[in-house]
Amino acid sequence: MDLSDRKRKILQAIIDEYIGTAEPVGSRAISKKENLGLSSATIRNEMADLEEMGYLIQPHTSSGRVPSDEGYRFYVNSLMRKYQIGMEAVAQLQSMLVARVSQLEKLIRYAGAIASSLTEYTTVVTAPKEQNGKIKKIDLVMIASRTVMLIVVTRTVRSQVMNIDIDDENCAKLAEILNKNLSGLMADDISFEKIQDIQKEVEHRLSLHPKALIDIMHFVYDTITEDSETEIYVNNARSILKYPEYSDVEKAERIFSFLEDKENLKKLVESVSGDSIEAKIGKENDFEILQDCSTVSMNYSLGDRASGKIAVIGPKRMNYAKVFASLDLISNEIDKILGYYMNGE
Amino acid sequence: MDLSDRKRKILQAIIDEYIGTAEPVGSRAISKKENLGLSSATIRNEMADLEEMGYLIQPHTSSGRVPSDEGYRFYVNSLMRKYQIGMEAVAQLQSMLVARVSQLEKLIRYAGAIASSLTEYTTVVTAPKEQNGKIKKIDLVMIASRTVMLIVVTRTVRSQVMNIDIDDENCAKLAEILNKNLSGLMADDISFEKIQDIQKEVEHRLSLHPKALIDIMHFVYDTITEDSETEIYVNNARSILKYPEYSDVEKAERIFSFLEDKENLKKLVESVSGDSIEAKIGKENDFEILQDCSTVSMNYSLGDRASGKIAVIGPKRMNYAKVFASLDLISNEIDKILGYYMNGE
DNA sequence: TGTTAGCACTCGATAAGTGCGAGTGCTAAC
DNA sequence: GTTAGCACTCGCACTTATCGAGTGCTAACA
Repeated sequence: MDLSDRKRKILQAIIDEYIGTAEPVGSRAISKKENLGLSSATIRNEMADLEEMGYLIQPHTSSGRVPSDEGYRFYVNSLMRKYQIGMEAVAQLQSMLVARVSQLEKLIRYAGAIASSLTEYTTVVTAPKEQNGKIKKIDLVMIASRTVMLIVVTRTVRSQVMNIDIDDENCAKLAEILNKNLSGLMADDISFEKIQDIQKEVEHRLSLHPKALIDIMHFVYDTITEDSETEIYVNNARSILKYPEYSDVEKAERIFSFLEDKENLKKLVESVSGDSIEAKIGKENDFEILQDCSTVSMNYSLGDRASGKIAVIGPKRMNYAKVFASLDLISNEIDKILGYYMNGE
Repeated sequence: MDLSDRKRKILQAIIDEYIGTAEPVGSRAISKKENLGLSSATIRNEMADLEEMGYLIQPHTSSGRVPSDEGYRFYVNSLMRKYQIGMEAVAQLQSMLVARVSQLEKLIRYAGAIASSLTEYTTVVTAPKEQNGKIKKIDLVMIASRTVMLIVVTRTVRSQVMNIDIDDENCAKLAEILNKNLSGLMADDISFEKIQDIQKEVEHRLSLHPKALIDIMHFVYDTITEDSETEIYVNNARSILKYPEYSDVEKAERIFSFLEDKENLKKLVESVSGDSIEAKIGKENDFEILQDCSTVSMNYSLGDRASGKIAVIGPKRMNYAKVFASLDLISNEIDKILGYYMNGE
């Protein structure tokens, strides 16, 4: 499957052109634009070869050629030139990140927003899920009669308002007991049995309605083991309407539907595994509906334990070089900035 | 501007029909469908009158009629029949609300989701902004070296991770000082000067880098006065692609653009003032881009202090009766459920 | 042997022409 | 006041014609 240098150049030129115009590329256009010193006839011959090899597709006899999934794949693997992101954009990115570094959860949202503004495609990001964080502190605060806020501090804060029949005094005692028993433990290590043990202790030391106690323990357990409810954010979904591939409203609607369903997005983003930036082109995507899109995604880490994913969704003729460069930049800048601000645990 | 009973009936029939079909309504259709016992010719005469009065518009000579903004307005004010929401939908709504009642912030998101699933239109909701909540407690928790989490508990929890040069001991003392000075106060009452006063006290009692101290105080001030960053959620935006009014992708894109800009949404939603459900039809909308949409919005309260807004955005030919009924239902159900679970402060 | 000019051919897209039918306004009869 | 009837309008869908970008192939050329 080795391609002659000339074929490579021609394929590259065709794909570059197609990425720009979204119109089938003819031989004349290539012979004129690129200075390969070849006539359109020669290019035509080469294009016929490239089509036979599976890199190009001719939508109809007598139309120009369009890259096939394999063509894009070859392009991404070996043809694509490095894209240089402008200094201003980099500077802007840096300042945005610096401004948000104190709020990890927000950082990630911004990373997604930045990615979509750099690339002009739709992005999907997941907030870094904190894996098994150590419980630093548990707090119970009465915020109204019969209303208590439970606060669990790990590296982040989870809180939940509970409507529970308890008074100030019992509330304070309970907080003390919870702290004594739970702080310092990993959230994942806390089993329902453990909670039941604590419940027994509480039962002995405090006077509470049994019902209230059970309720509280349920809340505590739920809050601690809460699945962090991996937050997912979609940015710039509307960009889909911009490219001619989706001028068909029906199609666009199906994509939007897909993007509004968090379950889909979760699956989409969870399938990213490796450390490097990865593209899935057309049929390489697992989802039927994305088969004429491409997705480019990566894992990035926020410090030692947390990690998040970011995916860019665009038409197959996306500007891969730019997207790769953008993700790379974001990942590096986040690393840099966190390396600077965080000193391990 | 009084309309004869017959004209009212005809106008109502036309609008009902148009809401259903999105196609200009002809005289024959009305004379057949409604059993008014009138021929199409008579209806035609009445329609000509209604057009002259400004309630109907004829897109082209020899096409059926379409309601004008004034027509819709009249319909909403005096013609619309009450819509009865199905029992199953009501039951479903109730169970969803019950399941979320312990988490106010989530309740609101669900209210929006429910509204859009009931009406099948796009909804915009704002989280209830807590106005001037009393500070119940302030906490500082070391979560790593040089990393402190500041937690401010009002009726909700605000937290912020600060990267600050401080040790365990100073951290605890600082928390104590902050609590002593700030808890019990209204968040809005805390001025920057007040924070500076505290800063002086801290300066005397603790040994901290002056830089770290200033940083901390900034964080504290920011976190407390944080504009609650009124969260805004958009649900079911894609429904816009469903109605023929927006089969033009360009138009749809402009709407999506609008919906992705939180600033717009804020303005949109803030303009809702009254207590009752209100419709803005076509040109009545303040935003250029919504001039061929209608919005129906309301304020709803979550208990005594918090209040949120919810707006439904749809085509002018929206099912107003259904939308009104849906919002009404949601508002009532929320009231009911909160009345049950909350017992004042 | 590789390259290129030339030419006949294909076929989608656009424009122009045509007929249909839903709907109208008006008039005259009931 | 209501309605049947009729001539008229005009958007829409459909057909047909034209155009042109692009192709494959052949033959000539370096």
